[in-house]
Amino acid sequence: MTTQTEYIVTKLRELLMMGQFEAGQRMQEKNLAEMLQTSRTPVKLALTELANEGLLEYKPNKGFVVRRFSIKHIMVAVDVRETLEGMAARLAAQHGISKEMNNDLQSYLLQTDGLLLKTELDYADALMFADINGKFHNAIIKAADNEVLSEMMQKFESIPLAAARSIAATTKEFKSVRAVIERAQQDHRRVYEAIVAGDTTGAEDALKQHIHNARQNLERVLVALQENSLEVERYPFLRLVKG
Amino acid sequence: MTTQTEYIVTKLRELLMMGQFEAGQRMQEKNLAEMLQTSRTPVKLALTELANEGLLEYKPNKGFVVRRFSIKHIMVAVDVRETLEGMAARLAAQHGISKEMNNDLQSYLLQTDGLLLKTELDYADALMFADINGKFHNAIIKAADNEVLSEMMQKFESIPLAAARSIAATTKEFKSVRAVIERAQQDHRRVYEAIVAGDTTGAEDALKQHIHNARQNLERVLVALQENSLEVERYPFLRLVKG
DNA sequence: ACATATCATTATGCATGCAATATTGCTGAT
DNA sequence: ATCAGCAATATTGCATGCATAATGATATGT
Repeated sequence: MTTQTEYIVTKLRELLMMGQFEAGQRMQEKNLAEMLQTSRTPVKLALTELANEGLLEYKPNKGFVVRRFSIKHIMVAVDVRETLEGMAARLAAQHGISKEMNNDLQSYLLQTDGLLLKTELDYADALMFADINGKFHNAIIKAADNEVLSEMMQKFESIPLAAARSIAATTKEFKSVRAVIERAQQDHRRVYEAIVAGDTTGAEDALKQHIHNARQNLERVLVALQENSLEVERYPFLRLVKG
Repeated sequence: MTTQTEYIVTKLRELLMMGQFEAGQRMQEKNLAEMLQTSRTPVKLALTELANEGLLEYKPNKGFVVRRFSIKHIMVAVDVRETLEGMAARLAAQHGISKEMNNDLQSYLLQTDGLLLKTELDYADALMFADINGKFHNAIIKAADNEVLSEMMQKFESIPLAAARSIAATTKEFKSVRAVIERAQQDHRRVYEAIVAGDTTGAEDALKQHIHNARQNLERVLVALQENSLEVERYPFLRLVKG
């Protein structure tokens, strides 16, 4: 039996990421308590946690509101991620990786190869790749074996589209799904080889380049979204504001 | 009038950083409530915040305990800081800095010059330099103009000795205070000049080198502390564990 | 002496009520 | 009509009480 507070944090985080609440909307304790069939106490504790994670903003005596994310904020988040993951790749190449980690990374490469064997790639394939991509990146963070770095990477989980898995998910917006995945796979292979070769600079550069590529795709998608030339409904969690 | 919860967060953070609580010690709501002349409700909210900041650990139905920091944890934190501040310097050089920022940075350089004019440098001077050093680093973070980067830098404020100001404060352990400060001042000047010159790579490298130097001093201090050949009382906030 | 089981004590999780602050709606004056 | 001021309402901040889970002490059996 888990505590109510824990459950509420998880539930509200999910709802927030799904875009069930408008940007700037007030998160009132009483309303949420009724909605979740509980009292204000655990709700307030949960909101405190979510505010610390960066999903909500808090002002004393005024309460919590849903945080707004600008496109600029998302893009600079990816810039930071590029730097941190570059460092992770460098550390992984420096320390070397375990046998299990090696197997995992190879498995992700093979899974993507498998995906690319299909003659036509659809929506589901793009999402599948997004998942593999996320796992690949997480593995490298883990291989870096730096606790502070790992904790910092958590931050991206609460910024829409900033995490590896999320960015890759935008692949589905492109006609050229295959081209995007093939490019990413090339990048991954280069990163992997540099790491096993112990080539610290090569690993860092390759991973940075990979994220840089993903960043360009992401920027195209975000600009298109802002101009409403894409179906915003697919990104309900994007509580965007101008700037 | 500020809320009690805010006050308690601030107060407990201060006490924790000062080492008033042992590593691993339980932070019991009732005790703290009595100590702070309040009730358990705001105490629990405050503890939740501090746990999210990383100063405490929390387990459901068991409560909060003071987090232990290993020397390794501190050192890898500085590694991450080197990477992030290197990025900040690069961005600052890329964007260019405002007139006010330029004045501030020059002022910090001049203040350090002033310090070095003294024939003999003492304890207070080392602390003074630590303060200037902290301001210099903060200014560069600000100049980088990346909101996510700024938020991440906050993390180091809750890791003992990981922040710029804290590391510099260990300068006081050395007979050669002057040598350490002179070296740092050289580094700062190099960073400053690269930034105003718009030399992105130069700024990044110079700042990374600067933090790398500070890291070496820090490691010497930490090892000496662990071997008890230094007065641990000077670093009461160091709730260290082996590893 | 040691391990285990049982029970008493203590701590945390949560609901609720009241006080303080903020928000909303209303009234009236310009 | 607009705005200021004020009253009514709603919301947050906090204290307290009770339920439940964890801790610690005692007793019992091997």
